[in-house]
Amino acid sequence: MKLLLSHSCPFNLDITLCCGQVFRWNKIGGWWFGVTGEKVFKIRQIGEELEFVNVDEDFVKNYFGLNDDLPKILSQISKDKHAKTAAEKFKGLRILRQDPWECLISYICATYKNIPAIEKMLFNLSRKFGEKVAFEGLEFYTFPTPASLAKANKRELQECGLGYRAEYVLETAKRVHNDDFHLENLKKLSYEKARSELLKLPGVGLKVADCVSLFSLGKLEAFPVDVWIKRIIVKYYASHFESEFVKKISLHKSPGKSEYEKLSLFGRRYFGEYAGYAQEYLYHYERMQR
DNA sequence: CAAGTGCCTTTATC
DNA sequence: AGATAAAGGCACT
Repeated sequence: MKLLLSHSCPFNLDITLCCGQVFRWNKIGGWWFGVTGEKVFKIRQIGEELEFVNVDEDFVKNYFGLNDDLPKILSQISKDKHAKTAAEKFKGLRILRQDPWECLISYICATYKNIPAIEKMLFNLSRKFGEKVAFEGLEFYTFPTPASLAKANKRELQECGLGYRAEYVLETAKRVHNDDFHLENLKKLSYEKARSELLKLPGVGLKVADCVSLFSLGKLEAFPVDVWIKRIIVKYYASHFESEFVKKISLHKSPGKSEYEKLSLFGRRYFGEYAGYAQEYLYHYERMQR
């Protein structure tokens, strides 16, 4: 199946999958292979043309955020030269609509880890607790279901490289599996409400809740603040805060709870309803500066 | 190459 | 309330 992207629908598949919002895609021979739910599909982009196999158009449009009005979003978040440069340089980066369950576990695992390590953990988890699926002669694994992780034991999870995160993953899996936590329902709630629900789960703090809200629930105003975003604010946006506050957050690598709220709220107020897009463009921009 | 630092933080404990 | 420490282990320099 093919989809021709129009001028009003800029999209860059490579940047979207490489910017660190998702961890289980593989590029093999020019095609990106991904697993969602039970099935494997592949997709590639050649110029304005998006070609995909084993998946329908509606899924692709939704998953890759192609229904977002990106030209409008980019003009709204280009509030200053830094955001504008990032928006121009990485135009086509889109916020995905990941599966909330996979996204939740991914970001619980992601705390205090670097991206290659996160990818490895999630691969180990999927290999051990997911289902093997063959596609075009290659082997893939589905992401473990809440049920399969809920009945895992802590040691098995630790063997996947989760360390102290094993307990959080296990307890969260139990909550979701026992049906006293309805992840899909969070999509219907406001950002604030969805986030406060997520915060009830073990291993989910402000940062993880914001990432899940942004990358899987479509809450585009969520503004996750990690060490990179904190650095960016100190570097480029310090004038928006009292100098005492900037001095304070510069001292530590990651912000405390009240500092996090202040930084995140700044992002939402300053960039507006698409603050999450601004966050991801700035994050990627700063990381590419190395 | 070994050792040190950093990592898309959260939680428990003062 | 607010600061501080502890918690895997891997990847990069």
